[in-house]
Amino acid sequence: MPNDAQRAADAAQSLTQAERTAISDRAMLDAAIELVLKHGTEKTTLAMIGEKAGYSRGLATYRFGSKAGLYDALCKSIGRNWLEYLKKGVDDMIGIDAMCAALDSIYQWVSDSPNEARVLQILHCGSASPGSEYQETSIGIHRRQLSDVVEWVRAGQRQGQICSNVDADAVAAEYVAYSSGITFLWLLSPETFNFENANKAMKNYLRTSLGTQSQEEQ
Amino acid sequence: MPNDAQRAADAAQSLTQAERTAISDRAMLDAAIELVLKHGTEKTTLAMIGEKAGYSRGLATYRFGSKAGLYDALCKSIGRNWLEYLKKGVDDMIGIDAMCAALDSIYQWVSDSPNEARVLQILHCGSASPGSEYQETSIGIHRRQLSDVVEWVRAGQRQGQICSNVDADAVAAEYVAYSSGITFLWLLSPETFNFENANKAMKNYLRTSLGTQSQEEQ
DNA sequence: TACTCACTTGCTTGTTGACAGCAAGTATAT
DNA sequence: ATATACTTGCTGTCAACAAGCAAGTGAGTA
Repeated sequence: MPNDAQRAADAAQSLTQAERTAISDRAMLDAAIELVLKHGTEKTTLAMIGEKAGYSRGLATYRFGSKAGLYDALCKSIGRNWLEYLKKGVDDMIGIDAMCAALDSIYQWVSDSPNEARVLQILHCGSASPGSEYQETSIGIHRRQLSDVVEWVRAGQRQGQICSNVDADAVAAEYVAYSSGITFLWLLSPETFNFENANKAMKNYLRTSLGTQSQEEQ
Repeated sequence: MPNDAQRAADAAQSLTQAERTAISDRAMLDAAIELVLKHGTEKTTLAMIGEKAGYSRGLATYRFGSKAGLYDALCKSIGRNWLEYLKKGVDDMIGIDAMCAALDSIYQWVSDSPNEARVLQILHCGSASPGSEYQETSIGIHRRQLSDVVEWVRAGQRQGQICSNVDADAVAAEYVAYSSGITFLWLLSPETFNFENANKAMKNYLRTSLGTQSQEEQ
């Protein structure tokens, strides 16, 4: 019950309109995370979200317009957190170092914020369905990830760390596919898929196969 | 409108009960594929499926019990086709050859049967949501894929093609993650993610980094 | 073989409860 | 007083279920 904060603040009286919406917004997104984790996106209802957040059954619809609108907002919100987290982990690294650091960041994020990570993954999955109204949001996140990786590879090549024969676009696609895939599989069945171990294999690949000292490619 | 066959057969009179169910079953699964492709899993209704298949609005529920039951059946049906297709492509290969052949098979399947491939991917995505009633079906398919790959790697090691230092489980997880990921991303945005190119990078990796002639690992 | 009657199975139609989305209302801030 | 946050009443749609109809099946009788 995350209403405590809101109720306390209400009791302390007199919030600005902006504060009120910010608080109820946050409360509803938090409630949505918990509910989606527990029941999935389909069986979670807008009424449940509003009421769990400490408001009426109608507020979620009113605020986000529709169920898809709410999930879009949630996708953006968690997506922002994730990108920030990633940025901190990778910092100003480039090339193979950046790619390895990003893999570590994913694993850490998944360990640190399993709830957010799971829900983001669930939402990304949902966005794959035709007619999903937040598909563009999800594609945008992936597209950005892809272009980041392409840039890391190119920078690594300019610096001489990565072999110039390597096709940056292809390797970036491969890399993003791997990271999407391992996150998805971990979500689907954490017992079956060993995230950390797979990352080890991937990092090993990056270090042994992309470097300038290895034999020519393509 | 796939009812032609059924209607014709009806006119020709006198089908056994088993034939009738087989026909209506097939018709409904086919209808479901088309409808899921067009509207996604959520906006497709059981009534639409029954009617598109040439029957009443109630038949899909009656036959499959629930929406989840129908999607489970569909997942199993397409999953069987896919595994058969894969088996043909890989045949009795092992090691790196099997892994490369499987990547080609995925790409070919996705090109040959884009509808089935897309729908299977959509269903796998849906199964990631908590409380999904066909989650086990989806996990089973992935688990099987994983153990197949582990076996390919081990066989490759026994035969001396793959370096014995390689951690078969880790590489298999990495490989399955990649193939899940690239399929998912291709589904999400075929324009952004170049399936064939990424596969090229992956095959290059497998050949250059796993072999016995490359430097030691781990 | 030909007919019939009890029973099973495929399929349809009527209904219910739950939900998303909307519109009209109340309460709180400015 | 007026705009904005929020609630409540309502409607159409859908999944799920139950009751019924129709077509198939198989044993018993002649």
